[in-house]
Amino acid sequence: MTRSPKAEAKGRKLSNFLCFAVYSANLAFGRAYKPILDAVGLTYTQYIALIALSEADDQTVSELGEKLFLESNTLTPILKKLEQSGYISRVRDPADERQVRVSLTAAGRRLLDKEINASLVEATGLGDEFPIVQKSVVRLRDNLLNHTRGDSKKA
Amino acid sequence: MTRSPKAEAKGRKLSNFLCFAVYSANLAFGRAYKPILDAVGLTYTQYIALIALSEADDQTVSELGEKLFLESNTLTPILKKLEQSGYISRVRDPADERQVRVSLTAAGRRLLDKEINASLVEATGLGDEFPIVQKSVVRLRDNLLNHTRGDSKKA
DNA sequence: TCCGATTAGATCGGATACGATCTAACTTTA
DNA sequence: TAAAGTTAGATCGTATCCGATCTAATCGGA
Repeated sequence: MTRSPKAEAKGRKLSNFLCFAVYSANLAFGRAYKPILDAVGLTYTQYIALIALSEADDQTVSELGEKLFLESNTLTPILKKLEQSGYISRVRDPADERQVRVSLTAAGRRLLDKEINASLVEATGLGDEFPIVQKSVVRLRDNLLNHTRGDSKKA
Repeated sequence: MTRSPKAEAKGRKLSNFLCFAVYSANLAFGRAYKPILDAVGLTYTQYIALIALSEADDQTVSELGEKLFLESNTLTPILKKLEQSGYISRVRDPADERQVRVSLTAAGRRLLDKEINASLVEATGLGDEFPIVQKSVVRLRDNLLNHTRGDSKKA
C-alpha cells in the first residue's frame, strides 16, 4: 500500500498501536496494585517475584529469571531487597558455588497468604472474557519473544 | 470461598495472573522493538512519545501526558532528550509562560515516515484476533484506571 | 593436571516510572 | 492590587529494566 500524501496520519494514532495498549495496561496494573502493595511494603515487581518464588523452593536466580523473563542484572538487586525485608533467603549452593538458591521465608509465605490480589480480579472489569484475554496476551507475548529470539539468532 | 489448607498454591501460579501476562507482554514488546529502534537511535518510550506528538502540533506537556498516562516527572526528561536529538521542539507558551508547547520537527516527522512498526504487526502472531485483543487490552486498562481513580477519590 | 572456555551472579551506566517537593507564573479575592 | 491559592513543569530520590562488563567457580581437553 503506497502512502498518499494525506494518509500520513492514517495508522499512526496512538490508540491503534497494540504495543501502546499493552504498555499502558501495564502502567494501569501497577497503579491499581500500588495502594494494596504499599500497605505491605512491596513494589509491584517484588510482589511478582514472590509469587514466582512460591512455586518452588531453592530456585536459582536463572530459573527464577526464566519464569519472570528477567536476568541477574535486574533480579539481583530485587532479591537483595527482598532478603533485607526478610521475605526470602539467598544461599550459595554448596555443590556449585556459582549458583544462589532462593526461597521464601516463613514471613514471605505468610505475606502471600493474605490473598492480596483477590480484590483486583473484578477491577479488571472483564467478566467472562477474563480467561480469553489472558490467553491472548500470553500468546502475544510468546509470539513476540519467539520473533525476537529468531531475529537475534539471525544477527 | 474459604481456603482449605492444601489449596494454598491454587491460584498462585504466576501464569494465572493477568497482571503478569500484561507485565511480561510489555517486556516482550520492548525487546521486539529494540533492534528496530536501536537502528534509529530511539528508545521504546521515546518512540511512543513521538507517535503521540504526531497527532497534533503545539501540545502541552500535560496534554501529552494524558495521552501517554504519564506526568511531567517522567515526560520532562524524555522530551529534553528528544529535543537534544533534534526530533522535537520545546517552547514556552508566550501567552502562559507556565506551559511548554511541544511539536515534532521536520527531522522527527521524517523519522516517523519510515514506517518503523510495520514489521512488528505480523510478529505478534495474532492474525485476525489482533483487533480483538487490542480492544480487550484497552478496555482492561481503562477499567483498571477507573478503578484506581475511584479508589483514590475514596481515600 | 593445568589452562582456556564456559557459566552464574554481580556490578555499572543509561533510561524509564513515580511520589514528593519545588519554583515560577497565573488567578482569585478581599 | 497585593496576598493567598492554584497550576504547569521541573527536580530529586527510589525502584525497575537492560546492555555491557566483571569476577569467581566449574568444566574440558591436551
